[in-house]
Amino acid sequence: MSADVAARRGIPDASVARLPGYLQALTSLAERGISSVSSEELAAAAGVSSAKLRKDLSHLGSYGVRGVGYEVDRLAYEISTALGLTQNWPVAIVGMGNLGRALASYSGFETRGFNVIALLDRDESVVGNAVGDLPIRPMADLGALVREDHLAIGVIATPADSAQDVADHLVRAGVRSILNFAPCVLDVPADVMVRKVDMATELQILAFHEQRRTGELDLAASDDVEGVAL
Amino acid sequence: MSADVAARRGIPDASVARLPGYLQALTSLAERGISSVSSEELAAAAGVSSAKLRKDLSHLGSYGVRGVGYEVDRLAYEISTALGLTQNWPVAIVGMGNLGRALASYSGFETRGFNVIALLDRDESVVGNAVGDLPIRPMADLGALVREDHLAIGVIATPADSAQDVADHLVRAGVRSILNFAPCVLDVPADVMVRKVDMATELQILAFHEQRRTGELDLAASDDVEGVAL
DNA sequence: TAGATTGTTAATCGATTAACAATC
DNA sequence: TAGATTGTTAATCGATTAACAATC
Repeated sequence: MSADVAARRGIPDASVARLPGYLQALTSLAERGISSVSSEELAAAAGVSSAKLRKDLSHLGSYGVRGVGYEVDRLAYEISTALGLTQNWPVAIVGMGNLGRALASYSGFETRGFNVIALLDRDESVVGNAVGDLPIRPMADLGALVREDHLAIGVIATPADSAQDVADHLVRAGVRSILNFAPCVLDVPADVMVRKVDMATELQILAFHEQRRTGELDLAASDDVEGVAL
Repeated sequence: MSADVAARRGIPDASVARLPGYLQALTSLAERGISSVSSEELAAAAGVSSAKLRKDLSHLGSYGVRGVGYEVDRLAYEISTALGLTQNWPVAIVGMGNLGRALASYSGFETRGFNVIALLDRDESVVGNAVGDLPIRPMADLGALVREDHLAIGVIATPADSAQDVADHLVRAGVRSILNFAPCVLDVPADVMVRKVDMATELQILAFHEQRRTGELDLAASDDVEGVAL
């Protein structure tokens, strides 16, 4: 099987999830005028081990030169291609509360392969207001966005209690990729892909480790007690 | 080894990462007045398989009743305890741009075990302004926040180019858990835990799958060609 | 050629899953 | 007791890692 076909067949999920990080590191290197990089250097810049990096890249094909390293521009191009970022994906953000407006103003989407083409809100009283250059549109516009503007990705930035309803709207309109910022599980058909970002969840994971850290002295003490009991 | 000790020793990372989701589902069940739940029902609510749920919970201890299920309040309490959420963790948010202000106004932190005690910004010209109830403070206040208010968790909501500098400030002040929203890798000492949330990365992962989906027809065609070539 | 670094192999590790004995 | 559901076991699967042959 050619590397090309291998790339399209099955890149492991864990590898796919790291490709954006490599791309980011490569972009940063390119901006600093660096044109060639070893797996060791790139891995350090991306915060992974070099073995993991080389294994991940091997799923894409063979774009390095033994004894030399990788050409920064070439590798960035190959990763972009693998991720499907040669086109700019149209994105709509639903829910124009604090978070939705912050996302609408975020420049990082535009520079990394996405084009925020529409902002929407269920609340008719905010429809018509503008956030930056874009007007807030009603949910009823979703169908036209999918048909006419090839909208493929929807971002849900509503409170949890309206997220499922918004997801239903998106799915009915034909959107099959959803990024969900609401702290809830969405029920969608099997062919719709949902990824979730939950800031409180991330903090809770940090809290678990922080607690464990500060609990170490207590733990040592209670282990002693147990030692006696046994 | 008692379940209690097992819980403190090693809960697998993958399990820890799912506990907040279970807690959320339990909270939602409790709000709807449901007091008892089976692993099958809770797993469905949290979007995982029941086998995975039971395995995860088994690392915490044995809090279910065979033939009956789990008491919602009890299990929520046990998960909260395991995650270290019996206390409210003081959090500071650094970077008062669009995202930082959105996070500062987000009520989800307060309800899920955290207390945003301070907002900071490197830019002296915005220091003194208020976001909601809290004033924006200078970076120099970090030391006092750690010492006097037991600040343990810092959230970085700055652009990528100032994130490392902010991380250095946090680490110097004694913060050892960081949630990073800036699209860059932070270089911190080994005992500092960093979790990263990158919205563009999430979209890129969605794009990969979306691209694969729309590319399926092409792929089938090229496979035919290859069949001939072989 | 000698030195360097990739791409791959094989071993290890951790996570998931299905099945079921334990037991309410 | 009979029915239901947990907690655990063992098998499987996927991801990580270290080492090194291939090769520039």
